[in-house]
Amino acid sequence: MRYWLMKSEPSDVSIDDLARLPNQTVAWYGVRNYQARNFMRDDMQTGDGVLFYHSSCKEPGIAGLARVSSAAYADHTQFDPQHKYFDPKASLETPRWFHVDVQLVRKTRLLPLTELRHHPELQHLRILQRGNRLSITPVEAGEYAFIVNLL
DNA sequence: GCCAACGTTGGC
DNA sequence: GCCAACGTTGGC
Repeated sequence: MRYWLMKSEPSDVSIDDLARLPNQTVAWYGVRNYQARNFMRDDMQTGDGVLFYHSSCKEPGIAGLARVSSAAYADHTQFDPQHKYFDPKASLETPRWFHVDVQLVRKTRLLPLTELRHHPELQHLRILQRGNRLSITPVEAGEYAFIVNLL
């Protein structure tokens, strides 16, 4: 069992959007970064804990708890020439991009990025490191427990 | 909208 | 395989 922080732009999929989706589940398609893909394809397992993070918005921060709810599978948008996530170098035989499904556990209070920065216990959290841009990052079990306690 | 940081691309 | 140019991310 591992833990992850996954960024989503609320203008794309917010925690409230997730709550309204069938099975409160979203397919995490559209990731086009190899490190983030590898986390999903190689390291994630069904049941892993997810901190659902709102990014690129007025109040960036953790908005809820979720779980990985599928194994990784090919991102269908890479095959669709009409889609903005189309990848001409991918094919059905050799897909390049994979993703998992993520299911809501519960919406929480918004725990702002600024508050995360105040806790020395979280000083090693990947998204707090300077220059971090990765949309999916691993979270230590201790960090995850500490954060859940703040929610 | 600015800009630092980082990833990707492509010429050589 | 180097590296300059370019594109993207995302907080502020």
